[in-house]
Amino acid sequence: MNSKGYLKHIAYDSVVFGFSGEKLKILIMKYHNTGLFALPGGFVKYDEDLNDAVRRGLKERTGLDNIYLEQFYAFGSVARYKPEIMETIMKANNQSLEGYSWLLDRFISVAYYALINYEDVVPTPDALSDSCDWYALDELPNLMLDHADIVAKALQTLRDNLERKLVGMNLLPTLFTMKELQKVYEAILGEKLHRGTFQRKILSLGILKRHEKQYSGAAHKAPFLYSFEQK
Amino acid sequence: MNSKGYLKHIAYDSVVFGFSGEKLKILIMKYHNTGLFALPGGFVKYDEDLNDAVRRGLKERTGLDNIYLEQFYAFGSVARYKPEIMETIMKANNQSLEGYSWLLDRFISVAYYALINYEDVVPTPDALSDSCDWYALDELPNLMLDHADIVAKALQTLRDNLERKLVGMNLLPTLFTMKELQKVYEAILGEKLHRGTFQRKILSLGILKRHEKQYSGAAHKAPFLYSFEQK
DNA sequence: TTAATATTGTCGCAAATTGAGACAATAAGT
DNA sequence: ACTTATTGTCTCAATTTGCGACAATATTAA
Repeated sequence: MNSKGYLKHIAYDSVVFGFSGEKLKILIMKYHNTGLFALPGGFVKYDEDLNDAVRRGLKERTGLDNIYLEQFYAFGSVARYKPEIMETIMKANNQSLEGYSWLLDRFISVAYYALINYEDVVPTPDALSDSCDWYALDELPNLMLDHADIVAKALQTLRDNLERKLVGMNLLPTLFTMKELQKVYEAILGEKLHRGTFQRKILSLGILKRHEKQYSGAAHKAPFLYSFEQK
Repeated sequence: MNSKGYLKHIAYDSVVFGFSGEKLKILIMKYHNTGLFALPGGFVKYDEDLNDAVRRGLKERTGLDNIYLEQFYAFGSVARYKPEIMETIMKANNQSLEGYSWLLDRFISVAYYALINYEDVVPTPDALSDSCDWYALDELPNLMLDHADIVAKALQTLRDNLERKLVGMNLLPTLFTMKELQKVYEAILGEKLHRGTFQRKILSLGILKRHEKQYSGAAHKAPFLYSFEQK
């Protein structure tokens, strides 16, 4: 334990997925005066569950409780140990290293991904960072350390879990159209899906509840709205 | 860092699967004079990759290099912090706590599963343990801490990965029959599979190489032997 | 009012995959 | 030769999937 009550050598990083403009986006932080971009992360308090630490951090960054959260890998190579980077961040913030030398030590980072409804979130920077903003997956800035690897592995895991864990609906508002859901699946998988087949498949799962139609004002048939039926 | 050069608060545990007698088995250690059973685990050196630490430990426990290894979860609840258990183990070994107080601290454990050829292994205890032996999954002793949860999650992950990662053949010798491979799949999935369907499916993957027949001396047609075709 | 247009819900059909049994072809033992 | 257990493969039905088609809207334009 150190003076701040955090476990040494252990950090977490989170890949927070949202869906907007037909694209998958993630939250990226930018540190003051450094040009460094990073995933939102944090540390684990001495008397706190690892999972709770991540939820606490996500709550601060997004304002949301009860997020869909999945742990997917612990990154533990020696190559990711670059104390000079953390030193740069601290110095750029005029932060004394006094009492914070533990931050310059080696960390193993447990990575999580979260799925949230884009509209519900107000991204919030922390004390060390300028900004916390959404970036589309294909327009990410250069990320520090191995954070690009973490994002890649998060996306891969999300794809693998797509059908198995019925993950799609966590990225949408309570009510959504079939087309919107299909766009989410396409963004995650990175490929077009056949409309008829997709609709049939999803409906056959029996997990959607159909609501009244949505009149968009556009010159065509109005689609039904659906919600995710809780078991 | 501590006097032994290990990272504080970080451990790993491994679920080492082998296949014998038509059953899945795993390696379990028993600590001297305590009646405590545990998964093989260990710690990470200060200048060592997490994955390398696990391979090092597995090499000591099984004698094998180049093991099929998969990380599946980091267990980090506060509930698993029970210093009195580690103290019991140390005392039962007349080990002084001098310089080892870090062992009584809280640990987050990164769990891995390994798949190995049962016949290739001579289970080897370490300094603190009586024995390191195979136990069938349905005949496990009571495991300490949350190790039973770790085993359950390992099995679940193995099942989920079964087709996706073509995992079955790592549990068999180089040459094996189709029936043996089917038994492995059945043991992992916990259900019977249809013989014809299984054979057709596996062969259609195009990853098996067929060799000469195996004459078992039994009163029936001899099966072909197969090996896993490396890409 | 009627026609044009874009999009939706659903259906039909062919292709592919899966589940389950059947049958001929063995290796021994009797 | 006859019996028995097991293997490799096949067939056929049932199910799932890929893909296009069609009727049913909601709105705008004529």
